Amino acid sequence: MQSFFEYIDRLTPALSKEALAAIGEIAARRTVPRRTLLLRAGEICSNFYFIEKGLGRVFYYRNDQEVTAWFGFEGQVISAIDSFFTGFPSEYWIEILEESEVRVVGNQDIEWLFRHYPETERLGRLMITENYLRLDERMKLFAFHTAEQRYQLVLKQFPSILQRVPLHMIASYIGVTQVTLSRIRAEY
Amino acid sequence: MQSFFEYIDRLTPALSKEALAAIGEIAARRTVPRRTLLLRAGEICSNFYFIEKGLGRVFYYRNDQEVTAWFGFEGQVISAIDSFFTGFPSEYWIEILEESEVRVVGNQDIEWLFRHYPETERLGRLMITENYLRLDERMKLFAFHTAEQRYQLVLKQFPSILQRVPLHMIASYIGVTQVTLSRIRAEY
DNA sequence: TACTGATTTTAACATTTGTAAAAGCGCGGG
DNA sequence: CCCGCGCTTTTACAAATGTTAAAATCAGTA
Repeated sequence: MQSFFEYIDRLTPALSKEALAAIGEIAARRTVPRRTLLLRAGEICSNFYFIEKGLGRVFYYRNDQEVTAWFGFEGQVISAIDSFFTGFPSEYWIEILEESEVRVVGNQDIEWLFRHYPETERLGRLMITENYLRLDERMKLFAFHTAEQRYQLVLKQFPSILQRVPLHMIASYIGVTQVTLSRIRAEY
Repeated sequence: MQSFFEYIDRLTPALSKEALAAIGEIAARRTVPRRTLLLRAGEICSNFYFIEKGLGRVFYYRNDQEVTAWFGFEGQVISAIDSFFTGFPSEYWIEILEESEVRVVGNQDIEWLFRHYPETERLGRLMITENYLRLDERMKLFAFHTAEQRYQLVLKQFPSILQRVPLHMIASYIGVTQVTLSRIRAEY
C-alpha cells in the first residue's frame, strides 16, 4: 500500500496545506475490480491513475495480438499519455489486472489545480519527468540487453511479477513471443 | 531558423518580460561545428540544447555499433535525459551532424530560473511533456509499424533527412541494419 | 480424485533479419 | 582525367525468432 500523498511528499515536500487539500479534493479514491478496462483504444483518456494498491497495465494490439507496453505497480502511475496530454483518442488500452485501490485524477481538474495553486506546477513537472525517465528506461531495456537479459531485469525490477502476471504479458513486454520466452526460461 | 524564443512563446505566451529576459541570460547562443561531440557516454549531461539551426542526434553503442536514438532538427531539443534529470552519467552520446546554431541551457541555471521565476515551471513542464510525447511517438513507430513503414514515416516526418543524414543512421533509428534498409529501399 | 479450462511448454517448420565481405557508385583532390 | 575514399548496395550464408499446432502442466472445483 503506497498512498498518493506519500508519493507527492517525496516529489514536493514543500507543498502548502491548501494545495494538498485541493489535491485531496480532485484525486478521487476508487476501488477497481480485477480485469476492469479503464480505457479502450479510440477513446480519449482524460485521467491518470495512481496505483495505491494492486496492479494495472497499458497495452495495445499489433496484428491482433496484445502487447503490454507498461505495468503500473503500487506507487506508480498509469495513463495513456498519447491521449492524456493531447486530447486525441488513444491507441492504448488500460486494464486493471488485480483488484486495486487507485486515485483517479482528471485532466480538467489538474488544469484547475495548476491555475489556482501555481506551486503544483512543480509537482506536475516532476511527475512527468519521473515517467519520462521510466519510458527511457524501457527504451534502454531494449537498447542494451538481449531478450534473456530483459527477462532477468524485469524479474529484478518487479520481483512479484511472476506470481501476478501471466507469461504472455511478460513476453510481449520484453518484446518476444511467448514461445520465445518459454525457450529462454528453459535454458536454466 | 527557429528561434528559441518563438518556441517558448508557443508553449507559454503569457511569460513575463522579466522571465524572458532571465531566460535570455542563461540560454547561451553557440555555433557548433559539424561532427562535434557534445557528450560522450559516461559523462554527466548538464545541458540541454535547443537547435535553432542545423541538426544533431543522440546515439549509443550496441555491440560496438552506433545506434541513433533521437534526431534533433531545427526547433527541437536534444539532451541525454537519463543524465540530465538524474545527475548520473549518461549512456548516450550527443553529436552535432551539421554546423549548427544552438541554445545551451544548463541544469543549474534552470533550477535557478525555476526558483526565481516560478512561472517558468510551467514552461519546463510543457517542454518535458512535448519531449515525452516525442519519445512515445517513437515507441509507437515500432509498436504499430513494420520496418518499411517506419522508413516511410521517418521520411515524411523529416523530409530533408535523406539529404542530411547517412543511411546507416536512419537504419539504426528505425531499428534495422543498413543491409536491411537497403533491401527495403530496393523494393521500389 | 478426476475433470475442466487456462496457462505454459514443446515441436517442426518457415521466414526474417543479421553478418561478413565484396562490388558498385559518386565525388573531390591530386 | 583518374584515383581513392566514403557511402551504399548486393550476395551468400548463418542464426535467431516467429508461426502454428499439439502436448503437458497446473489450479480450482465438483
